[in-house]
Amino acid sequence: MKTYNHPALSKVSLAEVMHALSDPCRSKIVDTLIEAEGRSLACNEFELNVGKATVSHHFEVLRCAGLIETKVEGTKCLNSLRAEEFEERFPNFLNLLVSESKR
Amino acid sequence: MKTYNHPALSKVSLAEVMHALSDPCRSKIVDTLIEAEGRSLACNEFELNVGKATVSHHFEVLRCAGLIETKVEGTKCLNSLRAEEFEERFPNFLNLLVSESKR
DNA sequence: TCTTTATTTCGATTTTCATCGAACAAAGAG
DNA sequence: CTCTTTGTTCGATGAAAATCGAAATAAAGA
Repeated sequence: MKTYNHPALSKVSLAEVMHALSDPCRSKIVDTLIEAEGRSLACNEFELNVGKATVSHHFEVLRCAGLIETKVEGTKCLNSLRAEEFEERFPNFLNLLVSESKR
Repeated sequence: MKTYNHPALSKVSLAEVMHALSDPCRSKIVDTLIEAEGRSLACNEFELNVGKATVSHHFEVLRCAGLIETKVEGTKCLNSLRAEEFEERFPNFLNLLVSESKR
């Protein structure tokens, strides 16, 4: 079974996070997870108009940036925001995303 | 005389800002300006190991992202942070940069 | 006016990155 | 065991972005 790498937030740089979120697909993934309010979503539950190889790639970038956590559940994998940890490492960052998504 | 375009912060998206700051040269420029505490610096006062054409390009990206302001003074041009406006548009964002620069 | 200084613009090159299709892997259903 | 579902990996492709050198611009000072 595939295991994912989830870096400690202390190892993640702000630059990495910025890069991760400067792509429209990836910021949409994060926005969707914020709206999901803690619930986990499978990779195919996001409305991204790109192929599955690309989707897989974007999830990897977000994982490496410490933004999301992925768990395997049967044939699918469930993604959730690392909200509390992320907030501790980068205070108020997620709030900026929330504010931005409603304009 | 060259005139620069400084967009209203309301026209700037968070994605633009993230992209601007995900480059190491550009984040160094901003860090240097933060340390300068309001003072303006000429383009050649930043220790970037790239050619001057590239430097010019990076300043343009930062201007378009609403992060800096450029004024012509004689033969040089002086750059400063648009700190207050930026803080109003993206609260606490600059603090994240400050925290990140001291780790 | 000529020279120096500081930066921009242009065109070309290189690097990085998003994207895709095809092949592969793992788990569940029948 | 076979088929389906879900996602990953690989290799290739194209687009975007960083970089550079050279030429252009513009102001200041000799």
